[in-house]
Amino acid sequence: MVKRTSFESDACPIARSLDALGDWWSLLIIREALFGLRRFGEFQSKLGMAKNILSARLRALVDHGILATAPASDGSAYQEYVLTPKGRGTFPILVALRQWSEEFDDHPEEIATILVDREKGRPVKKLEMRAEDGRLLSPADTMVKPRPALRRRSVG
Amino acid sequence: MVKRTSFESDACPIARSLDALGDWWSLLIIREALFGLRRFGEFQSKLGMAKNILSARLRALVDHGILATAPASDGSAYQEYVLTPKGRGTFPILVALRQWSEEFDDHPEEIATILVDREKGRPVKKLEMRAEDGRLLSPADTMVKPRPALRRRSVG
DNA sequence: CAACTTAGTTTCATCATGCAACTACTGGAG
DNA sequence: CTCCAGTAGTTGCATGATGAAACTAAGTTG
Repeated sequence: MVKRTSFESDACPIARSLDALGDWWSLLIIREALFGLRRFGEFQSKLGMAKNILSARLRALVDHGILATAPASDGSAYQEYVLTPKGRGTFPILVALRQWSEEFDDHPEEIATILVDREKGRPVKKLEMRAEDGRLLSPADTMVKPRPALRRRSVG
Repeated sequence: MVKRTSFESDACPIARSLDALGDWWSLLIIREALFGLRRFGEFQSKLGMAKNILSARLRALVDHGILATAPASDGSAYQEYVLTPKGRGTFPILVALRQWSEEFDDHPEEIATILVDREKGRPVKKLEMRAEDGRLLSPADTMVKPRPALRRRSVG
């Protein structure tokens, strides 16, 4: 089959994330949702994407538990799409993408916005990886280990 | 045209990142490259993807300055694909994706690996967002600001 | 140089994407 | 109640992207 090779059953957590977030529009929809958008029409006009694709993506995000449909909010009888905790949990991913672009983009002058902390208005610090005890880690300081089979439970 | 709507000229840094990293395989190729893979055949057999797609993705990643082709390394006259600094800079993105999956996946028992710090063998701490002065920030503590037009330079 | 491996490219069927047009429902004016 | 405009989606169709397998070409081994 050609079906875009779902990574759903892959054991790698990165692949599993990509299965939910990895297509063209999903992360941008989530970005707008984090920014406060909720209605179909808002997403559609802000992102300028085709409505059928938006419809399919919203449904997929709802199926993945990233968005949920809420019945109303502004009185109208229409539907809204709001982020679940799982959806809000993608924030570090978006920040990482943003910071990567800010640091490495070939045309940084074309980037229109910066992420700042609301209180001081100063740029957010770069994400950093730390050990449990707080030591700063570089990629080389880390490794991937098989998961310790969390507590026997028909784990074969 | 249907050409998958390039985000290259979008002013949003997230969209710009996705333009380079946003397709199905790119981040997985980068993950394997961070893990040490370098050769076409290694990627192909490890990821199990079609060779034409791998070929196209590698070329795109090279064009984006994420990978570079190096002439050799193990003596053979073949080519290698090695990460550039820009490519290694994607590490936080991969960590963020991994941690999101670890925290929110519906079937966490299927995740086979964990990321640990090499020295202690303990899981890496969750990425956290901090202000310049070190305050821990939640999404709500941040906002997006227009970029301050970095220092006049034919900026219109 | 014959056999095998590595690194791709080509071919072809199928799926996904994107635009435009169409349908369904809501709410308000008359 | 009906007409009209706006919102929310679905359907149809052309085209491009994807994937499996076959094919090509160069490197390497014997």
